Formats: sequence, C-alpha cells, structure tokens
Amino acid sequence: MNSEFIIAVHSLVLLAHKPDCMASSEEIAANVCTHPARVRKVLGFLRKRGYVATREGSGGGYKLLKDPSDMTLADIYREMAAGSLTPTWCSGNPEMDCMVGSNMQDVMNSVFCGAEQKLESYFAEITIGQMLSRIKERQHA
Amino acid sequence: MNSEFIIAVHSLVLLAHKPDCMASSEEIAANVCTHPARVRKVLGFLRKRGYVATREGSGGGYKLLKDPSDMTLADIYREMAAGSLTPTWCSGNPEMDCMVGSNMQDVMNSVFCGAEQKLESYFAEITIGQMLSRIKERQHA
DNA sequence: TTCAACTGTAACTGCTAATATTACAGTAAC
DNA sequence: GTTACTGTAATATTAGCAGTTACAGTTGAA
Repeated sequence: MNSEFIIAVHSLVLLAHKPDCMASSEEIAANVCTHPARVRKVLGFLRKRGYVATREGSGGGYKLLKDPSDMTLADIYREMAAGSLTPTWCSGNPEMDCMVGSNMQDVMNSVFCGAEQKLESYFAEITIGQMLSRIKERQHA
Repeated sequence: MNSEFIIAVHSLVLLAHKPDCMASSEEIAANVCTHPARVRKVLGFLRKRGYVATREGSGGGYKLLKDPSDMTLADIYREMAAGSLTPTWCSGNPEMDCMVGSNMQDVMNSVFCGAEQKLESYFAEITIGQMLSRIKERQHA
C-alpha cells in the first residue's frame, strides 16, 4: 500500500482527535513521522476534495471539514491509492501467437479489478471515526 | 502485486494448457516475457511445494503435478506474495507520547490484516483451471 | 509596514527494492 | 562426452519512492 494513503488516514485521525484545532504540517509530520512537505502535499490534495480546510499564513494549518464518521477508508483509498493493487509489471503480450500468452494480460487484469472491488468494499466499512475508536480501545487495554 | 505471483500463475496456466508436456524455462519465459532464470527460480519454489515436477538435463523442463482445478490463486498468493498488501512504510511510533501516534501502527496493521484476509478469500475462489477457461472464452469471443 | 509563521509546489537527491542478467556447477539423455 | 537442460547465487541495472531543499505566496501580529 501507498504511503500517501497512510499519511492521509493518520492525519485525518489525528485531526479528528483534536476537533476545532488547527494543526500545522510540522505538528502532523512529527506525529506521522515524515517530512512536513509530504504532509502538505497530501493534505493539500484532501483540501481540494473537501475533507479538510487549510489556512495559510501565521497561525495557519489544517482542520477537519467532514464528520469523522462520514469518511471511510474507501474514500481515502480511491483518492490516494486507487489501482495500487494492480501490478505495474505484467506478463504475456497481446501480439503473441499463443492463446495463453496473448490473453493473460486481460484475464489477469480482470482478476485484479475484482480484487480491487473486494478491497474497497472492505475499506468502505471502516470510518475515520472507527479508527480513532480502535486507537482509544487499545490505549485503555 | 508481486511479479513472482504473476509469473507463477502464468506458468501454471501455461502448463495446464499443455498437459503432460514438458516445457523448458526458456519456452515459459518467452511466453511470460521475462528471463528464464526468473522462471527457474519461481518454478523451483513451486516444485518444493509440490505443484510441479521438474526434470533436469537434456529434454528436461517443468510439468504440472496437481489438477488445475485443485490449485487456487490463494494457494499461490500464500506461497509467493503473502503480506504484500501490508505496506513496508509505516507511520507513527509506539514510543511516542501521543495516543494517536503511538497506537497507529498497530491499528493500521490490524486493518491490513483484515484486508489481506478478504483478498485471500477472493483468490480462493479462482482456480488455475478457471483462469485457463477465462482465457479460452476470451479467445473465442 | 515589516517580521515571523505558515501553506503550496516543484525540483532534486538518495535510497531501496525489484527486475534483468550473467555465470557456472550439477544432471540427464543420447 | 557432448548437448541441453535445471539450480542457484552473485551481480548489474532500473525504477519508484521517501526525504529534502527551496522559495514564492499568504496571513496575522508587533
């Protein structure tokens, strides 16, 4: 899985944990353990999609716009990492003079499309709010 | 997805297509579009797991041992690519003094374990024989 | 009105993982 | 014993990705 998906989910969970709070890319990056520029890139993208609001300038940062229980991992997956299951590498060649070799790419592709759908429907059942709940449970355990 | 998974599946489908036929690593590699040494590595592994028989020396090569309808993609996935969904990169840090940052790795991990199970159960419903059937359908379409 | 603290982006570096390739010892058929 | 294979390890090469730097633009406050 794509690391931008993880950065996005982690950032949203963090923002859900401190509602109404602005968090700067530096704070978030320290929590996620990555570079602030990566956080800005990911959250800048989520801003365009309406998940967060940003404020530039002094005292600025990022803030949740949506309800944590209205954001699923499937939404984030589609935004940040769609198609990441399907391999870049592929075998066979449609020009080939062999039934197996020439059709394998298409068949393999349909297999991975199906897998992608299964994955999305699994992610669709997990919200950012639930992620936060799971973290709280683990904390108190 | 791991390319060795694809090489394994493609090779098995190819062998299923020509039963009782020995195919050399060179023939298979030409069909898969990769290097013979990679095919030997992958099929050598499948030999140890009982999927194929190999014969060294002149006229040697690889041959299917199992019934194509008895081999599922889940079997191959577990052998060749288990855990490939779970990202190597991970956010947060258990040592951190923040509930979210310190528990995120575990929670994220449990999410991906679940995803992996969904993926395996999907692959469990697709056999090598079915892959071959799909290829034949596509050929005649 | 200037300074300080931010975001937005693009460009670049460096690392790591994955694929390709080479090489050669071992083995079997003819 | 020669040819055609597998088995396997070592090495090169490539591509993708995370990390980093840099700087222009924006905002709030002294």
